[in-house]
Amino acid sequence: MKVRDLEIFLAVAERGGFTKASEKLYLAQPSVSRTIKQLEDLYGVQLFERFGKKTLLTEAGETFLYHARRMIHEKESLEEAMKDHEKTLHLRIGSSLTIGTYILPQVVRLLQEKGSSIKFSVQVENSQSIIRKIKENLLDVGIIEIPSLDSSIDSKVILRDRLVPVCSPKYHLDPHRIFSWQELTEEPLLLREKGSAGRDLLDERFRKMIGEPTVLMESSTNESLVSAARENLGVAVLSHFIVEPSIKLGLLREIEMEGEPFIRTFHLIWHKDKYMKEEMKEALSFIEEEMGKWM
Amino acid sequence: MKVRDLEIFLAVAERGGFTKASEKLYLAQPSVSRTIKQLEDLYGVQLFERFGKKTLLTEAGETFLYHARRMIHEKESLEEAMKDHEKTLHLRIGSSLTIGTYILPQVVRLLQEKGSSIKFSVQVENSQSIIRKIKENLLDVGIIEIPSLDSSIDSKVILRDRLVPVCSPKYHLDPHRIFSWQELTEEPLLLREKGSAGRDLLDERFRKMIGEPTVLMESSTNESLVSAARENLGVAVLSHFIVEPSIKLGLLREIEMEGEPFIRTFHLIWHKDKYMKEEMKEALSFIEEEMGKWM
DNA sequence: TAAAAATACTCCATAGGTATTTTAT
DNA sequence: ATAAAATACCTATGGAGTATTTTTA
Repeated sequence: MKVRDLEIFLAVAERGGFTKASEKLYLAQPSVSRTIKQLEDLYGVQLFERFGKKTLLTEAGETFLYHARRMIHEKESLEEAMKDHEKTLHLRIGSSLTIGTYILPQVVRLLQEKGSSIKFSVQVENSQSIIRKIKENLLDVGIIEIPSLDSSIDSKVILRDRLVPVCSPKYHLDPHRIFSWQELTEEPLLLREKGSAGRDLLDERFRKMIGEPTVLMESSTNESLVSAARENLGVAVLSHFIVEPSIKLGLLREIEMEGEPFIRTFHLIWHKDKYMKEEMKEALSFIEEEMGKWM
Repeated sequence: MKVRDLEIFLAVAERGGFTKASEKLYLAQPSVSRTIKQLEDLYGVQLFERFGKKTLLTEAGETFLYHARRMIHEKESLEEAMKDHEKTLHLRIGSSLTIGTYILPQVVRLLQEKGSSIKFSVQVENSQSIIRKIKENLLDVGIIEIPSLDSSIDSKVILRDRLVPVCSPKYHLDPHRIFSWQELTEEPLLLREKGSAGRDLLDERFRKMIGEPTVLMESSTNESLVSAARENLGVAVLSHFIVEPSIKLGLLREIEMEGEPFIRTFHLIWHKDKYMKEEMKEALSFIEEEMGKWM
């Protein structure tokens, strides 16, 4: 059964005649007759009944009409959706919460302002999900904290992020001293939940210390940790992208640490066999370039 | 675009490969390749992307899949519905409230008990609607109180109904006397609403009388009038089909009237050009016969 | 008599096949 | 080397056309 048949059927039902339908469709009348006959034979039912000059639907025809309308409608929305894909490029990015919340929206905005017509969809998920979806081609690219070990995934460092301990300006620690990570374990800590990329990195660093760190609060959102630190509840360790605005406003202050800065790298990842259209490559270069400015 | 194309597309998407799809569909692999290529050309999008040995959907492919599934589902329910029409005969009857409520259900039950597999749909509507729907082939037959004047409608008397005045056994009127319709206008009457077939007939009879009849209660349902009469509120004039059970139980009594019995005839009507299948004719004969027993 | 649908036929586009080549693991 | 998809080519079904007949208001 072709959708074309349904359209012919629909025309006959709506115009109330084979000839009228053929005129509407710019088709020969016998072609209409034959199509309807075929449908009737195919399903073993009569669809139309002729009352003198009027051609009316049978009961079976009425139910056929109902389904035919639905199918045609579905076909039309399919074509609508395909047109969208035909003319505008879609870029599906998977990213971590921090990137997706604090970095990507601004980069996307810059790209739109440049007049790009690319449609973005940003999906915030954990690294495992992002890698899986890239492998299943449900995402075009991803931005994750840890470099993927998977051999079918290519990656490139796109952004360096510094994790910094912050506290309220009123917090008891001496703002002029430089602290060690060991000392920090004594303070009430405000951290992301276990399993999140930032937390895992932090735990790794604390593992070298003596004694357990004092975790006052765990949260799955960065915002609640910022709020808690502002309220002087303790020390939060967060991306400097997140805390910078608060520091500038004097609502938080950074605690200076000794030794290497606590850097984590963000990686742009994609399936190594992924075919990228030229516009897609351009968009990705732009994103890379813009993110470079944040470093 | 053929539904067949969608089925092929679906098989490729679900099996994850052209060859696997061809095996599932018992089709040659090149046929699958070509069908997908045609779909891609038709809509100007790429639907699949090959990652080494794996064939995965593109984003456009994902949305195509969504719509394809819906269309195929719709096609299947269409075919299901057509099968139903193919194997079982449907008879769409339009009738008045009285017939539809008190007579047809029992006749239909008798027919089912005889082992008939006909499916009935009974639509209770007023005569005008029934005639219109028969002319539009939205009903196969109708049973109405008044003979249709329309030249495209054939009819046949199928049942005679007697309208009888009834009251509670406690009602003040002498049960041994015979009354005139003129006398009845003095009693509190319980009648169907104006415009209903039974009421119009009654009004016509009362029009010959002197003075207005005393209408205590008007209702669009017969049951409420029966209840009201049982509660000794007044005199209801109803089809003897409706009141007979109550009379037998001693909850109502019939008021005997002088002159001609108040008969109304029910007519089986159909479009004069209506093609009736043999089984349909048989079912109608059966209905006619059974109704004859009620007269 | 005129208008609508059915019938008879012709033509060609295309869905399906087989055989083979190309591509990627 | 192997498995999958693409390409090339052939065949036959059937979709669309024109010409004509049948039906019914």
